[in-house]
Amino acid sequence: MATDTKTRLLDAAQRLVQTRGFEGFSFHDLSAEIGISTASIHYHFPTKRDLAVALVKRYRDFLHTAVEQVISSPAPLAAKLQQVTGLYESTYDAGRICVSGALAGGVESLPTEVKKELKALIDDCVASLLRLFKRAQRAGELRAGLDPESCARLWYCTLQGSLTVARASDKKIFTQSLRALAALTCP
Amino acid sequence: MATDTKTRLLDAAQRLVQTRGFEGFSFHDLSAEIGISTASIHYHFPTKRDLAVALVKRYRDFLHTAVEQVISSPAPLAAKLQQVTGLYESTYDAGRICVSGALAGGVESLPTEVKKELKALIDDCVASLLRLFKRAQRAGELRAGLDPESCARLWYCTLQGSLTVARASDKKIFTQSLRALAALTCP
DNA sequence: TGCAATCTATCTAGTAGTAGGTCTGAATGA
DNA sequence: TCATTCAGACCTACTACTAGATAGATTGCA
Repeated sequence: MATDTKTRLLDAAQRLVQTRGFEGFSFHDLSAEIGISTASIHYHFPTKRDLAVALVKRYRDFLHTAVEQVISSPAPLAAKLQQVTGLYESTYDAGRICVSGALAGGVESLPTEVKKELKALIDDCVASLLRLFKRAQRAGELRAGLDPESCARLWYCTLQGSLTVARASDKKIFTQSLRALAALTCP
Repeated sequence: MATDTKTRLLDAAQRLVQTRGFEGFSFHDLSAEIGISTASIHYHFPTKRDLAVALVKRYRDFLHTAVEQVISSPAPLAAKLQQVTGLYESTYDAGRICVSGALAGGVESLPTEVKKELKALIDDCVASLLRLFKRAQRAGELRAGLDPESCARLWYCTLQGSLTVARASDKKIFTQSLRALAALTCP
């Protein structure tokens, strides 16, 4: 077997969440995709909630690693912002939106544990961006008058929003928004 | 009867969409809230798709009117942007997110007609913002180097994104993001 | 080493409950 | 009188989830 079943389940579930949302996919969908019965899925993840929690945790690790790698490079701020944008653009090109955007769209119908993990995912990503902008400010790469905290939050929301909106409208809305924001962020 | 059943159904469905998403509510939920049987709902809206299409159309009218009213006033750009932001902030305070954000979170599981209406909603709102920024540019109220089109898209995505993210995290992420964007937009 | 015990990962077949939707007919009110 | 509005009973398909069993691999130990 190429990869273990648990991983393949998480991969498939993540793709489904990123295209249809939490309520938009069923164990039957997973069963059809992976090739094991719906009952067998419960062997690996007792409930759908457990599956979602594992999925968000894993996605948080993935995003954390990816963003940290970008911000730890010696590149100038503008280049780093373009790399982060590229991370989200590749999600668009894969026909998906960010896990946090997909789940936040119907936040009230999520199990409590999943909501908690979702908030942790958001806070973690914003924290990474905050470090990026703090360093940039010290290096004089941040436009005067901008504080790093607002900047981190603004960037996260815009990345999130433009990716989600673009999937429902067209890609131009993503690229144009992010290019404009980048121009406003750097002096 | 205070208002007719069709309107009450749309009101309830809209609230449910704005908190749980399209797949997150059922005819049973509506039945419980309105006080008529699920079968009777089908009298007013033959299918869930019809209900969703009507809901998005009505929301588009609502948003169009609200935004147009703001941008047609003689106030300076900064004040207008604050008013538009207030429109979204009141949605947050009602415990909801924007209909477009809620639907876009699971766009692949939407019926085709609903997807079409969703795109129309987005495009219409961006078009209104575009008129706002074009006028502002002519009046010299737009920061130099900013083009109205990018600006309209950026604002829509950020409003959308920060409202959705704030509902899953906390309100501060909304207020801070929008304040920062407003400061960057006006010279 | 041989063999029994146990574990892993899966199956078939089912549960109760809910989904959206249909049909028939009874009130209601202009 | 007659269209509007709704309810009751129903349907089929699907939901997450469970029970019980099985084939094969791994382990413990005499």
